[in-house]
Amino acid sequence: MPRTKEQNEEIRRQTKNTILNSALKLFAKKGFHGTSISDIAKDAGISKGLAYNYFESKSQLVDEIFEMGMQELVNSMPEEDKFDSPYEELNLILEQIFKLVKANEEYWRLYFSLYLQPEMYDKSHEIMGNFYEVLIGKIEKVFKKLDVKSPKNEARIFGAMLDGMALHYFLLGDKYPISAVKKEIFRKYQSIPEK
Amino acid sequence: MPRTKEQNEEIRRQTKNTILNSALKLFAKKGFHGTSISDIAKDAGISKGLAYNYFESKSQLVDEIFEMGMQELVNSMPEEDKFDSPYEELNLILEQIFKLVKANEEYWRLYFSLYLQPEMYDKSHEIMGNFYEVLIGKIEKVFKKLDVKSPKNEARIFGAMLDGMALHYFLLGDKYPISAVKKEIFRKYQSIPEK
Amino acid sequence: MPRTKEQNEEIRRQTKNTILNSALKLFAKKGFHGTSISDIAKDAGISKGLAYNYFESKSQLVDEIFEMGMQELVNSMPEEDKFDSPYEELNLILEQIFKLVKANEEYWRLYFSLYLQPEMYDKSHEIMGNFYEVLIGKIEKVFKKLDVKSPKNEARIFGAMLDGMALHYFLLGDKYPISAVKKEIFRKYQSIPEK
Amino acid sequence: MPRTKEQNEEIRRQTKNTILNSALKLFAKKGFHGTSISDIAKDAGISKGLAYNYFESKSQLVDEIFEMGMQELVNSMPEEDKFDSPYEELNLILEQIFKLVKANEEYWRLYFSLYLQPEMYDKSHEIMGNFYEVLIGKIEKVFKKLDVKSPKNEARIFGAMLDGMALHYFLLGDKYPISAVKKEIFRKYQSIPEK
DNA sequence: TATGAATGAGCCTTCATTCAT
DNA sequence: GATGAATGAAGGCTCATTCAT
Repeated sequence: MPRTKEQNEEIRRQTKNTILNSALKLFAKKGFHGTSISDIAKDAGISKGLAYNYFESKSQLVDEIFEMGMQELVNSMPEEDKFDSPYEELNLILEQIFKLVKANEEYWRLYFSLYLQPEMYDKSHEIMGNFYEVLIGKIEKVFKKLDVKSPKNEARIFGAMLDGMALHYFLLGDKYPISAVKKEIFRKYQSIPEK
Repeated sequence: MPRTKEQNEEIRRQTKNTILNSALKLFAKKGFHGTSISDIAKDAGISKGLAYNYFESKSQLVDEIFEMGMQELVNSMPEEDKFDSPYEELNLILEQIFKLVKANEEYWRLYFSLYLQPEMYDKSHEIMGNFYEVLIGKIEKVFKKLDVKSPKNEARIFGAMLDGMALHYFLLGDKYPISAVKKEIFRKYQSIPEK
Repeated sequence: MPRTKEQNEEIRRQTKNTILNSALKLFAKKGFHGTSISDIAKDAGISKGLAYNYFESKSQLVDEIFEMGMQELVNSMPEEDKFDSPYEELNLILEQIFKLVKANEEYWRLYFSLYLQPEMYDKSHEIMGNFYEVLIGKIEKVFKKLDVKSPKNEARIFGAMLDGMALHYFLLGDKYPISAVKKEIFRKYQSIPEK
Repeated sequence: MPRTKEQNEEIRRQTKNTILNSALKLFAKKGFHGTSISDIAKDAGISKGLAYNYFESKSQLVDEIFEMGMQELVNSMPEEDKFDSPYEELNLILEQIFKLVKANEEYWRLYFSLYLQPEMYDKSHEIMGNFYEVLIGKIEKVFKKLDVKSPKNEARIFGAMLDGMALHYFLLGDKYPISAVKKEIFRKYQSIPEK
């Protein structure tokens, strides 16, 4: 008797996940071009051929890894409308992002690096475009509550500041005084940036 | 009649430069891994073998490209002590950076992307470390003149904001409203950020 | 209630046929090496595994396809001894062959191509050997009735001419003026070629 | 000092020829799909990579092999206008073709087989198209001298007969009585086929 | 100094075939 | 009888690097 559809789906779900995780880990550690499908298969404990049963190509693999990461980031964003004040909300967003980046340093580094590669040009514009708007939208809402003059642009600047910090952190490693900068930002946004 | 020592050195200097420029151009357009030594040699109008006479390896080539780029950036920074007011100086720094990035978009994208790749990890920390300190130092001086409370951290934040914007611009392409954001920043830093 | 032996056999017969037809269709369209077992299974609406329940290997599959095709050709030959004149019979054979090839162009192309591949060398000699003799025998009989001098050789030449035309048609496609050539042959064999 | 242009060209010419010959030999013996670039390189005594310095792809290799073969065939055709009679010329053409095919049996088998494969469809139509016209043209001229009624079509039939014989010979191997058939044809075309 | 033929390791990908269910 | 997940060998191709000239 063949396996039931459900059994197969479960198997596929699990195997796919194993592959995805191995790929993410290795890409992050050795870079996209530094990681071969062979490496991934070995790490995932499967045969090279099987990887292609789950992903059409190495490039599609990386695409799915991206979607996964983006999704995770969106999911980790704090729910709105359950804060005492917009300040608190802004602080939480900040805190959240810092935590997320700290916890998955290599992955963020990977994400940044991958989407800056010329061969990804078009794809990155498309994927990041949507994603960026969602995140900026969230921050914009907070600034609106704070009655800031140009909330959207203010949100963009805020976002740039955060990503810039992450970037510097990646580029400088432990030399970067991330805690000090973080504290400074908290202080800076304690009072409304501009009325 | 053999060439004089000086002639030989001049030839070497020129050839090396030709190679560096071809490499930079191609890396920027097709990515580091998307560009072969063959491509570079062809573009530079020399033989593959000769390239190895000037650079030990592809990886050393990329290193030298970096130094070149960083140097250029430092050189383009405005001279201090010739401004009427610190505001003006800050504006000029801003303007300068925007201009630089706009003019060499692909190269910056390349620089960012390369230094985020894991294989560059150690090297990037080292090179970027020095460079970062120089730039932040410049900005810090301005903030000091403005009598800002924590000028170094403020400078770090300012720098993060700029690089964050560049990053977003690279990731989003023309979807990113860079002019609007720029204007907002100018306005924001027209008055002292914090006393 | 389990199936009866007869039902099972009927199912097997049908499934096998489905597979054979899918294989034939795909081989003809994409070539033997261009068609995977996966392709065939998908087209036949069965699983890859099941195909191996019916055919030991891809190569055995192709063997059976051949036998099928050869059989079909033999079956389509006109019955002897019901013609008014040998001329009429020869014409009918000609007509029959032209029709057959035209109607199954891709298959003939496949047959020719497959049996010319070195890996088929021995097998093709064996299978085609018998088949050739049957066909030539038929034609020979007609030539005998026509009282031709060397009827067997004449039949061989006649057969070569037909297959040569088919070959040229396959190699040249619509550039080949098949109708004109056909007409010429009809005319040529209207009178006894040689007495 | 680098090699002179002439030296390089000579090297390339020789190496290319070595590869071409190894490829032809192996393709003929084991088929196109049965022969790997590795096989060819090993046989030619070079590295796998070098083969790609000379041929863009396996498929381009086979193309060049074809052109080579076709050229050879055309070159081997007897010069016109130096025969006492058209009969003699026709005989020589016949003789020539028989000799050529006999001498390079495997190659002709390869040629036929390759150009019947669906993946070659378009290319074969194009290449064979020109080639066919040249050959048929030659034969047509002879038939014209013989004052045959429809010389072009008669030439097509003659050509079909020849290729059909070759085909049968390939399909049947030594079972095919090629000498007998040949003799018959000679006899058949001793007198003008049709006035 | 300069050339480009040559190497060889390694990569992505395909696919016939097996086997647990 | 039937399924499709899994295997593993093999193949086409690329490219940094070397070296004879």
